[in-house]
Amino acid sequence: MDTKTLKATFREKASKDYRNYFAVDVLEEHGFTRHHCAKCGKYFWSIDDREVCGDPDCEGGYSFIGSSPARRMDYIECWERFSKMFSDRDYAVIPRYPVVARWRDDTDFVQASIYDFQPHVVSGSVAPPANPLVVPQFCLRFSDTDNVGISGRSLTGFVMIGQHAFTPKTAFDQETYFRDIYAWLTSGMQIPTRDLVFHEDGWAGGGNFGPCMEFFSRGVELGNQVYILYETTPSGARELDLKVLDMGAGQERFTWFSQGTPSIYDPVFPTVLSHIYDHASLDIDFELFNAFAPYSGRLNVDETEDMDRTWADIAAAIGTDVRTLRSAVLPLAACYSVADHARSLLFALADGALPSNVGGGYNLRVLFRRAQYFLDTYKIDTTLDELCRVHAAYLAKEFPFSDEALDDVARILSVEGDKYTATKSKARSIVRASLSKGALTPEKLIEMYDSHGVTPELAKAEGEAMGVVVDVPQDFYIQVTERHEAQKPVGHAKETKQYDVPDTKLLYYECLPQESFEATVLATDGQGVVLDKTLFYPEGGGQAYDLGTLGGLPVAGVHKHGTVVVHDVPGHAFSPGDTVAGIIDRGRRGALTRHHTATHIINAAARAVLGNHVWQAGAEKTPDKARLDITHYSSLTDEELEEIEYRSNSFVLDAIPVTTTFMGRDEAELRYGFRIYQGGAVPGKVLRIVSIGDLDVEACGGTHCFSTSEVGPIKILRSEKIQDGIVRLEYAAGLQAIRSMQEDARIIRDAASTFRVDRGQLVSTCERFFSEWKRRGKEIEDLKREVSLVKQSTLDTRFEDRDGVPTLVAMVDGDADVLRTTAFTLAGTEGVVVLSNGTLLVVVCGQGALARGLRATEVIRTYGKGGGKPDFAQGVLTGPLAETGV
RNA sequence: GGGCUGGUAGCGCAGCUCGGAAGCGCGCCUCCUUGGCAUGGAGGAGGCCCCGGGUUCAAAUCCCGGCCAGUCCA
Repeated sequence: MDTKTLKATFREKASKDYRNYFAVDVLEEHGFTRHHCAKCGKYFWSIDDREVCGDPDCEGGYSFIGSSPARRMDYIECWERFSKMFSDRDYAVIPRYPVVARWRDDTDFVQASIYDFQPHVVSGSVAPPANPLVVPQFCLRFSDTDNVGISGRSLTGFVMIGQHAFTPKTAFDQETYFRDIYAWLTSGMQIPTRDLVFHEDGWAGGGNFGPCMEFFSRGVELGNQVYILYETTPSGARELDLKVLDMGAGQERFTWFSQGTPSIYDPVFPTVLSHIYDHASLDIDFELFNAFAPYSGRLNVDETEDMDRTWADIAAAIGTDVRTLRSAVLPLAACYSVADHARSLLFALADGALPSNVGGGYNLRVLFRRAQYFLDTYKIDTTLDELCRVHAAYLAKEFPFSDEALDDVARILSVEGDKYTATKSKARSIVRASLSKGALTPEKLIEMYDSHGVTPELAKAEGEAMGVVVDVPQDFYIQVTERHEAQKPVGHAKETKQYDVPDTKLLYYECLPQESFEATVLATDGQGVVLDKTLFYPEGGGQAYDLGTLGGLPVAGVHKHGTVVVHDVPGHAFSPGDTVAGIIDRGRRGALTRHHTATHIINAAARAVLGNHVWQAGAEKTPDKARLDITHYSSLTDEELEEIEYRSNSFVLDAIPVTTTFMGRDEAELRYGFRIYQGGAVPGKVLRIVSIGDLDVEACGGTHCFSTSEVGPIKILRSEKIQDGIVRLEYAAGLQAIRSMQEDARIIRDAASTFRVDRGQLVSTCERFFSEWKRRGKEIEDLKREVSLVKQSTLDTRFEDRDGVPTLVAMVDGDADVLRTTAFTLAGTEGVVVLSNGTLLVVVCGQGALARGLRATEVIRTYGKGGGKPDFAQGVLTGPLAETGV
């Protein structure tokens, strides 16, 4: 059963037995009665008798604009009041989580407050940070980007106020949770009860489901309280051991509703918008915009089929023409978009995300370019950096941003701005080149957009500048989408074998320096051997597996299947119950261990040198070398690499202790923050925390040195940008670093001895040799030309007349260049010249010969194979050349 | 993660369909014009046509593989 059907089925069930599923007592206590919506068929609760529920579709739009029934609140005040009220009601108020969801591997950005607690808290494997709690969670959603500014309520970034509880099934107190949100609506926001409507609904997601209660006022949904009570199993629905309250409501919605302004943006971004208005010379017709506002919801890019038609309808409805309406709405919509996008970028970049051409970073690039386009188009004289700072100042009480974070944001924005400028000027020259060849077809326009980011607006503007009209198809973006629809990615899931044995005890954590152990065989599976405990490190966390012997036989590989370690021992004959002795290869383990600790050191050094936006984006440690991929916005300069290498080695010399401790996920996050998730999402409720003093703290399962001094020298081997926003560093530590240095030294020594100079003179000698080599190349060219001159003088007497055409057929020493030049000069304007050096063959026909119908391409075939143009052909000699003349 | 486009002189690009002498503009160097500069004129230097295979007498050009960059979409 899919999510949608599950939700609908459950809604039906819950509505039949609604007393069991909803906090009906609270509603009845306050005089609410149950009704059936004549339009959508849902059940809802209200004070008055109503025909339809409070959904905007059923009620026919918003009716709070200009006359809000609630107490007026400003944006920050909204959270202050909400958190105060819930704190008084025994909810813990916790700070927001980063909007970059590094603790999850299924999403780039947090899209709802419950994301903070998925999957481990919701599944019950990890304790929540507090219970119950409220959190102001900044979220990003990009699906509605095109509607921002236009629809009056769309945002890419918003704060979802979350009210959450995670309790055993017996302690789940749905009535109290509902009472609390009810109190917020009626006494916090002071919405009269007559203006409130509650919907009964069902919710389903991620294999779980339950009832939910949505609350509306004056045609707008204010929030939704979901009660996650059940899970789907093969044998049907099962009550969850841990029941979860998931209430989410937009801080922006609350504020907007309380002020009843035409659109959501002015109450949410007061300081930023006034900054924008101050720096733009826009003559905004607010009156016309206000008249437009109630209809704005109809301009939804995703749902509206004919946008032009809709614009015309709205213009007619408010008694104006489309041009006037658009010129009133679009500049203001641009201001709103800029404000929204700047804030989304502020949070995302401050939390360490980078704009990129792949992955979630692309969404950020789109936001940046869309915002910058509006700033340019409407000549708003400010920068995104400045706007981020104004946002940060306004948000400080609810979301403090450090000066360092703002400086990081500024740097990233500046690099991104350079990339945008470069792309735009490139796009312009592509349009110009294309236009000079002819008109732009719709196909060409789409191709230019797809391949080069040339927007139709830019093509149009560039065309105008050249005096050419560029026709952009009405359904341009739809055609772009269709072009991409045919392609679908194919994913394949990794298979994990299940072993029905107890977890393998991991000796390598407790007995690091040890190299041998004894263990009991629990199970075998072909080459695979499962023991009760092991010293062998299985492949994981980017670290290669250990090698060694088990019962005297070589171990070929070690892998982790869930909580069980499987050793590949080809040709073994062990049976369950056998006791076997294991010995690991200390040399290999030592190198891997040094490389793993070196990786954490390099990571810390890169962060120190490049900035706080640096995160690990992947890593691999082998015995010979290691590599670390970090997030960074440009390639590294040689100076930066030297600095990272230098710092890394100074951390080694500082002999900083490396400590590992196991602690609960909740405690680790609380103490160290989300920096611990460098390697990505880590499963389990207990994390192994590896700290290098206060330099670096990560959740990590690898083997590590006890002190940075054991790592030995660290040498960076190379670095490359593997994709936009990600740089790869390769390095070696310990003896492997020494080997690499020796190799470099040998290359220099060998090169110096080849040139027979001292190594100090090597570079200047190379330069001298290189320029000398090029000079000689030129000299050879000149000599060839001279040689061909000499040939001419001996050959030009040997022409013979063939049917009135002076013809020369001769063998000549020299390469293709000599042959060609000689032939051309000798042929002059009249004759035919056939030259060969024994292998190569060239034929030149002068004007006179051409006039008599001779063709070089035909002449050459009497002597060999080849072809070319009428006046010149080349190829190879296939037989002997019968020379003319002497 | 997938698609598309590009890689030719220091920089910006043409040539690639249809294989046959590696080009244009800017910049650079020398000389002339000038009291000096700007400008103008004449001449010149500067290329592993991204890399590796293949096809062919012949590849910047066609085919396959890779690398790098850009871009669009999830």
